[in-house]
Amino acid sequence: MVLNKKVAQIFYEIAQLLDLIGDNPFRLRAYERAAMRVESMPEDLEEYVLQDKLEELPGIGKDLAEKIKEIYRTGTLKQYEELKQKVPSGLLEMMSIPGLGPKKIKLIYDKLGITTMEELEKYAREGRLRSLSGFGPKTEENILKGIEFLKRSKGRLPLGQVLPLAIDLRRYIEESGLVKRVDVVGSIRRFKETVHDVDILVVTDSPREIMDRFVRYPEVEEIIAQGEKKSSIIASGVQVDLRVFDEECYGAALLYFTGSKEHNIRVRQVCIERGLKLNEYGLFRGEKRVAGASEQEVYSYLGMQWIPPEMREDQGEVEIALQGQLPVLIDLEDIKGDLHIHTVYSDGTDEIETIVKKAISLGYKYVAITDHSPSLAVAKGMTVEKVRRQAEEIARINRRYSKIRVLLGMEVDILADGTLDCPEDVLNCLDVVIAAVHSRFKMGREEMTNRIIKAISHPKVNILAHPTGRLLGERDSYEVDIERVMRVAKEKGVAMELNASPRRLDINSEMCRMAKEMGVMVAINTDAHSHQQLDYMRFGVGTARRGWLEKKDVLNTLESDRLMGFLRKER
DNA sequence: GCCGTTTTCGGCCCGACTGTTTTCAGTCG
Repeated sequence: MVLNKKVAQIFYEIAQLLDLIGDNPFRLRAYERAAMRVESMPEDLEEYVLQDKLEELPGIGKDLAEKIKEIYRTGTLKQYEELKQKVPSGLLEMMSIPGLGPKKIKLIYDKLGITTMEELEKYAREGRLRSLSGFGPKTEENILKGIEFLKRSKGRLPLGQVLPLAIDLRRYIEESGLVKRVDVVGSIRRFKETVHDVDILVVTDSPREIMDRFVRYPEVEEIIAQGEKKSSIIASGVQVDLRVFDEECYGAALLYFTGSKEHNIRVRQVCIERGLKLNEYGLFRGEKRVAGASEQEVYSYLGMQWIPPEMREDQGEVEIALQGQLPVLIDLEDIKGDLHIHTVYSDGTDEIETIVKKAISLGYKYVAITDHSPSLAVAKGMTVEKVRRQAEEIARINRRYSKIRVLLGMEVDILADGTLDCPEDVLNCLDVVIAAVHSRFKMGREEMTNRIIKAISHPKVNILAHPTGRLLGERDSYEVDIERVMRVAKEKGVAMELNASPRRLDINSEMCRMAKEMGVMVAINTDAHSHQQLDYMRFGVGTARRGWLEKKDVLNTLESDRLMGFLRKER
């Protein structure tokens, strides 16, 4: 997996370097696409090198395959090193300043010899950039603002952090009473795990008034642009774009601004094959608009099924929609319970009964209480005595509440040697056993894979929790061969968790697809530490939908008795 | 640099906004 990251990083950088020296833009797109491909695939690129099948990957041809092999052999790429010699590294940094692109950066470098951010900032502040053609006082101001924004912003943010802002903005716009429709689109609608801006579309008869209201949103920090059709602000450190459209083209606009860019390009290719043109104002044959009021209308005119936003990543969904073979994705309503929840018995904040009441309100048929095993002292792990008390309390609750079945479980630590941090006799009285790595993250790939495989091979283990251990934007996954782990999981009747906490989303959507293809069950669990966090389920379901999962692929869509069968490993 | 039911060359998505310019280039999504 190290190779995937390395190749992606080098290819992304090459794309930027080529951009800076004004190379063929399509060549640079090819590098970007290849980088995106290897970055998002769950399989190890090394396998593709060893089996000499790199060219099977879409977007990777003869040349790029050779370059990947060179990176595999030597750890770097001659062409890349040479490019870096030619272009000062400070120019690459400048590429991330919003509003500043390759052409202007090249000019700044060629004419003024500026090579670092600091120099650039100094020149802009002193008004010394305006001597360049195409530069004026406003450009200098925007460069300064851009640098300022860069210093403040943290790049892509977890969806869970941005979604509340998006929801509040939608409410704020709706409350104006001026809009007929309002939708949050972009990567948020696609439920991408991290987002870097918020895109909102509206239908309105009073565009000027709605834009005025928009830029006066209480959290606004800066107004970047304000027009009748489009305005942009920075709010809570995030860029928010608002666009106004007419009703007759609203579907085309939704499609266009939901993206992804790659999906749009693919759909446009289909249009071209049919002699049609698609933009945000509709689907056109010549001058005539033939569709556009709804997404449904556009897709169906092209002979395709409507594609759920979460699938729109150009990962084969367009071809399948053309054949009418799209999977029926799992819905939040399909979820019948939550199998990973903490209470006051370890590091949770709520009593079991509070959790159970919340679960009932969500319409769940079952819920598993899974506090930490003893070795996780920081999380006040369970002792044998505490398990006994918990079992008694759960029995009492089960007698009191007939609508729901409360299961006794435990999140058992996988120790460094792959053994479970729980005595056998305790394991034997649990309904659900979740195994998880919480220590020694820096272990080598081979050792970590063996450690996890040993743990899930224990006959009592039902679910592998947060299988890669990543924390979005905080901590990388540990090194593990997830494909090998899944093969064993399949064989042993163990489910892979899709941890729905927005900090984790682990396994990710690509791994969900891998699990589905391998026939491994996925359990979507919230890992809630309070009753409110049971609502994290929607992040998990969104990620599962991005991984093309259907109801049948997800453990906690099963009815109670069939779930118990799985947990007892009845075949 | 990739790719092929307009195949081995010649395409590769397309429009809005800004700031500069005096008709458009650069940047963005």
